[in-house]
Amino acid sequence: MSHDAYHHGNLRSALIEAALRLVERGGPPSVSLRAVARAVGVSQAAPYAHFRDKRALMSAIAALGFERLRDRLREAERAGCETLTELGKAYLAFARNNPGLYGLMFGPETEVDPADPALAQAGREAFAILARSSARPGDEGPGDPGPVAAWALVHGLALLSMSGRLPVGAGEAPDRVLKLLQPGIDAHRGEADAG
Amino acid sequence: MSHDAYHHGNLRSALIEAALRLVERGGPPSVSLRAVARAVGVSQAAPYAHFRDKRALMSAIAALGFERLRDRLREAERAGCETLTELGKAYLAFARNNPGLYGLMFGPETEVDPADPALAQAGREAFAILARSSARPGDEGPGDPGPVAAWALVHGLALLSMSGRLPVGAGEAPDRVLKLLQPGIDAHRGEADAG
DNA sequence: TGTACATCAGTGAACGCGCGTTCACTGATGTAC
DNA sequence: TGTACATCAGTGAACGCGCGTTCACTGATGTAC
Repeated sequence: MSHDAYHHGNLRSALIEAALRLVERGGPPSVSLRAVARAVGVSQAAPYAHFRDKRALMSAIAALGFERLRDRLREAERAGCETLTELGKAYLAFARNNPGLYGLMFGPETEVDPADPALAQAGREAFAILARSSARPGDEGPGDPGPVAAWALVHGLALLSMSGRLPVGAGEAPDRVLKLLQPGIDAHRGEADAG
Repeated sequence: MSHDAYHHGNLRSALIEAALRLVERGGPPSVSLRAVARAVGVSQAAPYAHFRDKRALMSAIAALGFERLRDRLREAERAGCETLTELGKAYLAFARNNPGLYGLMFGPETEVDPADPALAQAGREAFAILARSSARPGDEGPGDPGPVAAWALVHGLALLSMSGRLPVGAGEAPDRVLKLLQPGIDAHRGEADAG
């Protein structure tokens, strides 16, 4: 501690870290400004010096979540992953490792401000990487169903496997599902090459 | 009204209907026992004559949701739908028409009691119909990735399209995605026929 | 080097709120005689 | 047909809770002179 107890010095990031910890065990409902302040050991009014209101804090940690997801996908790419099956594994791993945060990232808009610039941008970047794995070379516009299929599939898998509702010996199921659908995606990409 | 105001006569179903209405506009967070009682015009303690606690009410309406979903899928089947693409459309229509309820049905277990028998059974029945459209004839055990893929895909599509996060001229996108992946499912089923 | 002062990040008490749940109660109903 | 009584579905007041947010404040810091 280079500072006295009174002036924290880095309260903003301390609050974000505490919020991340809270959202991870207990999901979005267990994050309250008061609980976050308590976790940092600061008065309940202190967060208002750094965040306009609760949604601003929530948006900040959701944005951080998208940045982390994007980074994981980039790392996977750099490690040679190209297909949806391969990138999807990295995506699913992120969701499995951060279920609470993932729930916030895709939760209802009452919890998070979709207009938050950092949040919007990080989300777009993460999507773009996944999209590349399934877009047709010729038609990469936003109307291409390939990328949407990729995200939807992997998103649904993530949520179902996390919620424990998959009626399966759950561990490997998502990976097998990804492999199963890869041919459909490939055929889709092939159309452009052929046409 | 065949009864006096004091004895409601059918309070249980009235509460369920009110809860359904509340969950539909506003999602699970906007359902509170007090709000439900208020909507029915009854005292805040009245629901406890019919439901052990809040989760019991929530479980009841979630179960009702799964029964409705199951019925829609059955109707689709009766109307000749067989493929995942076709059944998936009915599934997506249900999710789109009942976003709040759908959110509760697949929400965290803090809101709903997964041990509730009606809830568990209705859920299983709905899944079974969808599963049929993608299971391999030879391997219909719970480990078959086909049915899981079907549910996950359609579930992810439903949530993404509902949350408005699909970066698409959203309307037809989900249907196109379904069509796109059909070949993968078909190939999967074919394996058993061939082997 | 020492002092006055502006700045800013915190405090802690208080506001009003809606919630789930419990409790002693009461009004209406149906049944036994 | 009339009356006593058990039953049961409701009432309404109260409990304790945690929440988001505001407010006047205060302690520490850094800068100007």
